[in-house]
Amino acid sequence: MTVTIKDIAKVAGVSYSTVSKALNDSPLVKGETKKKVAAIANEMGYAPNFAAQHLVSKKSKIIGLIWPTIERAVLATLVTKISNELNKTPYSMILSVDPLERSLETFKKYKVDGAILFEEDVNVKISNFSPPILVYGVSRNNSSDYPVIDPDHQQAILKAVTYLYKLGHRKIAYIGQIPQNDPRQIAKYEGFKKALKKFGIEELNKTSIINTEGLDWYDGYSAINKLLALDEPVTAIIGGSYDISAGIVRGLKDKQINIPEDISVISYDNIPQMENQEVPLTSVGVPVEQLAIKIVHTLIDLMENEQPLPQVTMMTPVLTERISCAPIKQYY
Amino acid sequence: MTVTIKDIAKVAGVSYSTVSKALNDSPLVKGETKKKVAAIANEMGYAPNFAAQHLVSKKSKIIGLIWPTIERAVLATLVTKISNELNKTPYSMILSVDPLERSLETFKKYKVDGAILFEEDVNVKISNFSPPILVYGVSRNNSSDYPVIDPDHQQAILKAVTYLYKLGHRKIAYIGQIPQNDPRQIAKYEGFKKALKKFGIEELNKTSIINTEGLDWYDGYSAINKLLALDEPVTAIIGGSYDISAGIVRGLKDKQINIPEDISVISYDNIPQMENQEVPLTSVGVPVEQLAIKIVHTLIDLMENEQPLPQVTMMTPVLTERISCAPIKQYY
DNA sequence: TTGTAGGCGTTATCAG
DNA sequence: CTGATAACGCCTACAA
Repeated sequence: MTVTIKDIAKVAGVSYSTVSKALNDSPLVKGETKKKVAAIANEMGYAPNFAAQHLVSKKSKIIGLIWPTIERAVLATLVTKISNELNKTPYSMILSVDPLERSLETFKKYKVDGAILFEEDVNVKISNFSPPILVYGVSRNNSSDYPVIDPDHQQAILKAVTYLYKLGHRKIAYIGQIPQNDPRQIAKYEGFKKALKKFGIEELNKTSIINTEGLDWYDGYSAINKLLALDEPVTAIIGGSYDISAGIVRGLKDKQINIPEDISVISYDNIPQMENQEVPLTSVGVPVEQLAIKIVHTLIDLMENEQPLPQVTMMTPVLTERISCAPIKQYY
Repeated sequence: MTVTIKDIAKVAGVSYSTVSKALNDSPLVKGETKKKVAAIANEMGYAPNFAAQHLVSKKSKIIGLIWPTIERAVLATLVTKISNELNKTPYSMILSVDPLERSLETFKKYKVDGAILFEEDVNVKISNFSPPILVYGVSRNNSSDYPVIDPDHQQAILKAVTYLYKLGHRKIAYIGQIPQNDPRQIAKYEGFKKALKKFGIEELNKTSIINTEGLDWYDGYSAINKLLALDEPVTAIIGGSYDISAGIVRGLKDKQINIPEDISVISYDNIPQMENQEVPLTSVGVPVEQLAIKIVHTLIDLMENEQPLPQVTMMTPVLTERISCAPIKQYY
């Protein structure tokens, strides 16, 4: 038997509507009464019944998030951060690991007030799902019907190159996956090329872009061999993802190459885990906390105000200095 | 405006209580009527309102699952499979990424009918949470107050050794983490030692247990060097986890050692991803699907029957043959 | 400032 | 077989 507002009402000696108001901090109730009711409620271990609240308010205060099957560290972290951020609001989150359509079906039954999708899912057409939808990461696919939050990959890599350039680096390698069909990876790659051009060092780096097969640690690890075979060795490396960079660090270590003394390393993906690498890695990217905050509050805005928000929001990346980069001595 | 049974009733020309019964396949409604109602409901895009159902039935049909922060491939897979399995039942799942207490708080508000916990969380004492709780993986900690489902790690390794022994292998290495405080890893280690003894090959393998620092790919990868430094080379390796084995495969490949021609490899963790390794790995462990099924249905039993089930259920591991093991030729 | 009454969408009970 | 009607826990006018 869970305790309801009626139970509280009996104990408090007031009507249950008063209890309801008191608990909702309504101005229609004396402060004194509020305190008393709150105390009793607390003591009795009262927890509001979401189902009942939902039924009457027509608001579920739930947002649905589709858990992408691809389990990269960044996304797992992002999901966690989103949940944490949501905990500071009246909203809760349900995670669905099903494919898009099935997930939306579930969301409909729960009458979620809004939903968050990841890029991967958005290609399917979404039919009769009315709550607001927010999409993370498809700025390239500008045909999206929904507001989009997207980190600015190009700018991130530009910041990385700028940072290295200012430290005196001129020979800089990019180790990352460059597939035809992944706009995010392509954006990083393009960002790198543009940055080289901006600083007038493209000629120097004709051969220092290494296209890995995938995004895994081994891709970074094995790229080190190719890198070392270069005629002119680089003094700095930009890793295209967390996992790739983890492999790079190991690869260099196995060759007795020290970071940052012998070579500087910057990783894409600005997540706390970078700190835990053998060498804490300086990294660029939009910090996941910021992403999470932006995503959550944009969605809440969408749900509560229905204002047409800017269609796509590019998030500004940040370079977080750790200890994997050093200046080039000879340039001093 | 979402469609309710009343809307359907109007269109169908029956009372809404009849609609309710029809939709629930009650024997109190003519088959004909049922069909008609179902057709209309479907056409109108009707989805039942969980909140309302919950309110009247006192059953939320939701189970809560606390998402362990430790993100190993196996657990991610397990969570997904559990969700898939739950989809075949009337139950839904909410995932919480919060710490135990906060998660339970949320679960209470949603009035979940049951909850699933992972080993990591269970040490905290749980107060005033009434729905049944099922714990995955703490058989060692027999002080658990809740029913436990646990894979039999020891037996898994025993099966691996047996399999290799029958193939003619006598020099077998175990590469895994052996920490003081992780009962699962210790169980595997103990299982290995017992198995060696059973087959009378402990003396042969005095030095072929490699205690890795961690459970990551690099731990497996770098263990290969130590392994190769052994006086008497082994003909088979058992990897203690999915990630470790992934590292082992890469490590061997880098040394031009072929699997299974030059060396046989078996991995712990029986998950589908084993198939995707460069060399599809023969593996031992309770298949995640089976675990998921067991977990889900045990919990459902718990929720619906309240029968006191056996306190701890050890799941029998299975060896899944792929192509990473070969017989020793000279024994033929 | 507090209490009363109606209703949210659904199921269950009991008449028809 | 079908249709009213009460009830689930809560919120919100509206009345007192």
